[in-house]
Amino acid sequence: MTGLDHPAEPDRPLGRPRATTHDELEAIGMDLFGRRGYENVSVQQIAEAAGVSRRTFFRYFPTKSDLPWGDFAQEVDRLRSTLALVPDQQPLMAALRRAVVEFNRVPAEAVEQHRARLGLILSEPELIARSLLKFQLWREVIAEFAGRRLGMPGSSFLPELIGEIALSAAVAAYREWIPHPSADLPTLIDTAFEAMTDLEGLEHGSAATLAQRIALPDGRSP
Amino acid sequence: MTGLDHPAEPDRPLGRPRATTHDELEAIGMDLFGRRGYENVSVQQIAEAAGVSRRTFFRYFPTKSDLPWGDFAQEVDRLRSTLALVPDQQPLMAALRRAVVEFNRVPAEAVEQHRARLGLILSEPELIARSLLKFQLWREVIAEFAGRRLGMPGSSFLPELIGEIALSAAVAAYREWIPHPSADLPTLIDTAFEAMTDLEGLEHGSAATLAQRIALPDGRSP
DNA sequence: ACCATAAATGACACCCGGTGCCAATGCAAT
DNA sequence: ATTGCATTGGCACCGGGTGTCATTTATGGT
Repeated sequence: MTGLDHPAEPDRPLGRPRATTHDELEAIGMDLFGRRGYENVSVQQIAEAAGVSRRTFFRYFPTKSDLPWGDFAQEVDRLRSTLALVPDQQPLMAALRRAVVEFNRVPAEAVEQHRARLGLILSEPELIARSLLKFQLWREVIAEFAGRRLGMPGSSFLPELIGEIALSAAVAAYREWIPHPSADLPTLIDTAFEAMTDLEGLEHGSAATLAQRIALPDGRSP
Repeated sequence: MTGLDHPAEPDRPLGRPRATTHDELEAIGMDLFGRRGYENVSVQQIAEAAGVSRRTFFRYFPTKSDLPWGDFAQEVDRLRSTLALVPDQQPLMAALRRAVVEFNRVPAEAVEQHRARLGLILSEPELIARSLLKFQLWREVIAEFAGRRLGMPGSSFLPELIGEIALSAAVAAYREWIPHPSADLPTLIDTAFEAMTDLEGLEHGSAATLAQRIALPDGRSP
């Protein structure tokens, strides 16, 4: 007995090696969706293209509609950590605004991929449907934060409402972004939050100036 | 030749009479869902209980998950008509608030049924998913109204954002209502809109007073 | 009475997403 | 070689949803 008898698996844990990966299936699937449309691609076809059985596909993804979401739970964790680090003196909505804006800033080389995902998710009915389930996690994180700040459970009315509203801002920005690729997503989200803070004052005039702001490509004011 | 030769079908248009109705299937289905849970009831079983074939069920409802929604398109039309009658001098958000509050006022005898629907829709994952598709119509109506008011297409950023936000308020209220049957739904919605108008000022103190307001059963202030 | 017409139903075959089950596979440690 | 183990593949099965076609049940005209 050496004391260090089992060498704590270097890279290969044990058993039969995997025939594919989460990422590979995702890449193949997204490619096929882009080419032929979501509904016209069956799980069978994705599996075949990956050289794997249909049954195996479902061991990597719970459903077909989970494919475009990547590891969304992990993304949500990122949001949670960001919010955990917000200093207490920062006002609630300002903090949320900053956090959500930053959460949606993706590295330049990943922008196209991100747009493809969002475009699919927001256009295909089955994926639109699925999105509400996915965003539920997201909302809970926001509500949890708001609850801490307001001194009440994250599940109570106001925190939940704030979660809904923050998600609204983000989704409205996503929808605007898809047909306007030249726009800057974080800026769109920031604008959405800004508009929300002055809903009462919204009439012909003020709306026009705001609308003009977001029309600037890239969003950096001159 | 009488000039009035074909008598414009009194009640029976022609052909084989229907074996069931939209409403009957809905009633039977909702009953079964309530008894055994949504997932544990197959379309087959609903059809059998209605004395009709499975194929026929799908001639009355496009999908199983449409069943709890009744004739939602018609409800949305009601909202549209309400908004069309709003006087122009009424501020945008105030008008929306009133319209959405009134839209959600149901006659006392229908409250329980309405609660059952909403409870199902907000708790069963498949129905949660479906809800986004359904509410899309709802949002479009709001966005269309906002667009008219702001002098821009209903499909532009701000109107869409306003649609999202109004829906958020309503949904947050629905979710609060389900576990608190004694609350008054229109009042909850009104409160949600009110809270949204002062998001910036939301901190410990103000939130507590608001939270207290909605805790009053029935919502009529003393 | 008889026949055309028309609308709705029912039966059947089929596709796809998703799941439970179990035997086969491929690698590592002994 | 043998054992242990995770993963895979195959298969049967369920439920939702659709396309197709013959059948049913009425009405209206002759």
